[in-house]
Amino acid sequence: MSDDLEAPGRILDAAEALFAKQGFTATTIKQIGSAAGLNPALIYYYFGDKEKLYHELLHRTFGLFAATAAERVSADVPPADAIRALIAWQSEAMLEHPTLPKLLVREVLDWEAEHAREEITQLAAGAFARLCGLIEEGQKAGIFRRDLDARFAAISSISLLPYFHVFRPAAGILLGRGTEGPTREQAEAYGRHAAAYVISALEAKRGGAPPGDASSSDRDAVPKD
Amino acid sequence: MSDDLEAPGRILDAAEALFAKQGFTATTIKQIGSAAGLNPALIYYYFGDKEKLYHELLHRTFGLFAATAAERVSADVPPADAIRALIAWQSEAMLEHPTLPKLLVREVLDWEAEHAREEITQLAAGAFARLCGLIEEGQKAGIFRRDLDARFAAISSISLLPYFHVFRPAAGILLGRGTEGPTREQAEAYGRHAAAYVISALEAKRGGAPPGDASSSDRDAVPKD
DNA sequence: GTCTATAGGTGGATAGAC
DNA sequence: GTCTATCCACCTATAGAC
Repeated sequence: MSDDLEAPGRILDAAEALFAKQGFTATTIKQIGSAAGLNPALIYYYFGDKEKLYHELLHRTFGLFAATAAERVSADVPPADAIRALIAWQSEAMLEHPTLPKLLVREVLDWEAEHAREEITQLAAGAFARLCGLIEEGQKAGIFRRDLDARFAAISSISLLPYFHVFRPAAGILLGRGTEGPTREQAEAYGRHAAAYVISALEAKRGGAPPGDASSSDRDAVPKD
Repeated sequence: MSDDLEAPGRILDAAEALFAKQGFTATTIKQIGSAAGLNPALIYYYFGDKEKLYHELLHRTFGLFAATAAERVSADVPPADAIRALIAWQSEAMLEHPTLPKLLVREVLDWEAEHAREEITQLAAGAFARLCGLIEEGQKAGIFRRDLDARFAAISSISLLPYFHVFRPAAGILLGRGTEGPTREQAEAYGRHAAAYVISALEAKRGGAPPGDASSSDRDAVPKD
C-alpha cells in the first residue's frame, strides 16, 4: 500500500493487512506500529485504543465497498446483464483487494457483525435491495424462474465469490494444488464461472417446468418473522 | 454437549465451542478448563499444549465430517437427486452442528488450512471427487449443462450452506432481522432453497442453448497448472 | 490423574519528556 | 506530534505436592 501517507492512513493500511491475515486478537499494537513504520504509541494518540482503530478500519473499508456496490447495480440494463456485471465486479474487487472478504468474514465470526452493522444495513438498503429488485423484475418478465425466493436467491448469488476467496487455501487442495491456493488465473476463471452459474440458477428453463413436478423444484420462501 | 464424559472428551467438547465462537488466540486455556468443569492443568496433561489440543479437535471434527460426507454422496441414484440429497444433508449437519462451518472458516483464515490438510485432502479424494463425477455424469447424459467446469461447479454448489451459516448475523441484517440472524425456520428454508438453486444452476435448459450465444453462457474452465 | 503455585513472557495502555 | 519507559493484567506452560 501507499508509503508516503500521513500517520493515520499508514496505521489504517498496516492494520488492515494484519487484521485480515491474523485476526483482531492475534494482531498486536506493536506489530501494527512496526508494519506502519511508526511508533506504536501513536496508535493510541490517533485512535484511542485497539478496538476503536479496528472499528474505524471497518468503517472505511466496508463503507467504501457498500457505496461502490450500490453504484454498480445498475438498473438500466436487463436483469441478467446487471447481475452478470455485479458478479464480475465482485470478482475484480476481491482480486484487487484480497483483505476485503477476509475482514468481513472475521468480523462476522468474531463480533457478529457488530462493528459493521451500519455498513451492512447500508448494503441491505442499497445494493442488496436492488439486487432483489432485479431478480423480482426478471421473475415477473418470465426470464427468471419464479419458484426461488428473491432474497434467498440474492444471498446465494453474492455468496460464491467471497466464499471462494476466503477458502482459497482449501480450494487449492480441492483443485489439486497445495495450500498455496488457486493461481490468479484460476481465481479469474472462477469469477467468470460464478457469473455463468448464477445466471443459470436464476434463468427459467425454456419451455417451463411441468406444473406438478415437486421433486425438481422445491418451493421455498422466507418464513415471515 | 454430553456432561458425563471422561476428561479428554469433555475438554474437546468445551474447546470446540470456544474455538468456534472466539477463535484460537482469543480462547484461553482457563476458559476451556472452566467450561469443561476441569482443572486447566489437565489440558496440558492430556494434550501437551494449546495448539496440539486444537489440532486434535480439528482432526476429530473434520475427520468425521469428511467420512460422513463421502458416505452421503451415493452413486446409485440420478445425479440430480444425489446432489439434492447432499445439499439437504449439508443443511441438516450445519443446523445440528453449528460449530462446524465456523471452525472450518477460522482454520482456513488463521492457518491456511494447515491443521486440516489431511482431512481436506480426504474430502477432495472422497466426497468432492464423487460430486465432480456426478456433475460430469449429468453433463454426459445431457441433463446438466456442459459449459460449466465440473470442479468449479462442485465448489459453487457446496459453498452456499457454509457461507450462509457463517454469515448468519449479516444475513439477519439483510433479511431484515437484527444481528441475531435468521430464525431456525429461515435457516431450514434456506437449505431447501439452496438445493433448488444448485440444481437449477446445473440443469441444462430444455431445448438447449443457442450454439453461438456467448453472452449468456461464459465458457469457463480450470486453467491447467 | 488431579490440583496449587508460580515462573516467564507478552500485550494493551498510559505518563511524561522532548 | 513523536518517542521512551513502564505499569499492570493476563496468558501459556511447568514443577511438584497429593
